[in-house]
Amino acid sequence: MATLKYSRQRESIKEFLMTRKDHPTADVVYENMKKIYSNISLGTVYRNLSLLSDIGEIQKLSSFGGADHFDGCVTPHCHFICTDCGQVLDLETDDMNRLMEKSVKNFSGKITGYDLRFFGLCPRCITHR
Amino acid sequence: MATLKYSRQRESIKEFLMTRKDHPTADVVYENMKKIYSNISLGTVYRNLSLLSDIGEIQKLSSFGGADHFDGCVTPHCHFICTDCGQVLDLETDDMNRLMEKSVKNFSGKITGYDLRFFGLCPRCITHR
DNA sequence: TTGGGTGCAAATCTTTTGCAGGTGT
DNA sequence: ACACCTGCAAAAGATTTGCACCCAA
Repeated sequence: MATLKYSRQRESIKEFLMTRKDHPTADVVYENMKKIYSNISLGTVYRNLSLLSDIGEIQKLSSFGGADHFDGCVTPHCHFICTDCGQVLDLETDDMNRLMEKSVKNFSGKITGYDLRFFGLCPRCITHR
Repeated sequence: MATLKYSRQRESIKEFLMTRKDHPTADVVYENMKKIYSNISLGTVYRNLSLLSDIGEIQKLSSFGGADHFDGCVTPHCHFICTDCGQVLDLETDDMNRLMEKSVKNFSGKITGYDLRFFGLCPRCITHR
């Protein structure tokens, strides 16, 4: 495995993600990084997002129909996706780890993790109806 | 909303999905449809998969990293994705509907559904290690 | 007859990758 | 110096869309 070397770009990307409560796509990260590094490339953003999520410093939220979203928060939590506006929100829940393990029946594989997403209307979209 | 009109292609696509226990991608559906309609187009397959999932006759499983998968079974059930071979399996679980609703805290939006996925090694990939 | 459905091909969107030069250690 | 990292641009993969023709109702 390759040795990790410091890079300003990577540091900034990680910092940026940790300050955001929404869950930006690669493109949004790119637009924001351009404010700091005017000629950073989209490829670099993708490479670093992918690298950071590989080493577990950020979380990649795969496709809700469009582009992937990235989450600077790696402690386990669930997400809510608004079916109207597409917004991705964090959700507070009881701890579900034990629940999850116990509820699976008749499976001889090995479960190492899970991903739970809720769908519906976010507070704002409910109001607008 | 447009009136739905019969189409042989759509019927076949739905039938095909219902006979499959795995969760084929659009491309796999396309390859199999070509056996029946030698010059069916990929666009038609995508249009119908999208239409069928809009009206709730099939289920679209968005991106596990690659192409979307489609499930002819619409009764609620969880999925397992093998992190080694990428296979998607159905999983038997306790009924989780009530569990899910109860576990969410402090959320003022409206939850209408959820999607639960487990990750790990499938039985076959465990053996090969 | 009319509006949805189809095949075909081009376009779009997202993400990955090859390459030559730059930079951290 | 060596290996990783970057910008750039091209490529790749998945899905959507415009168009002219076809077919179910």
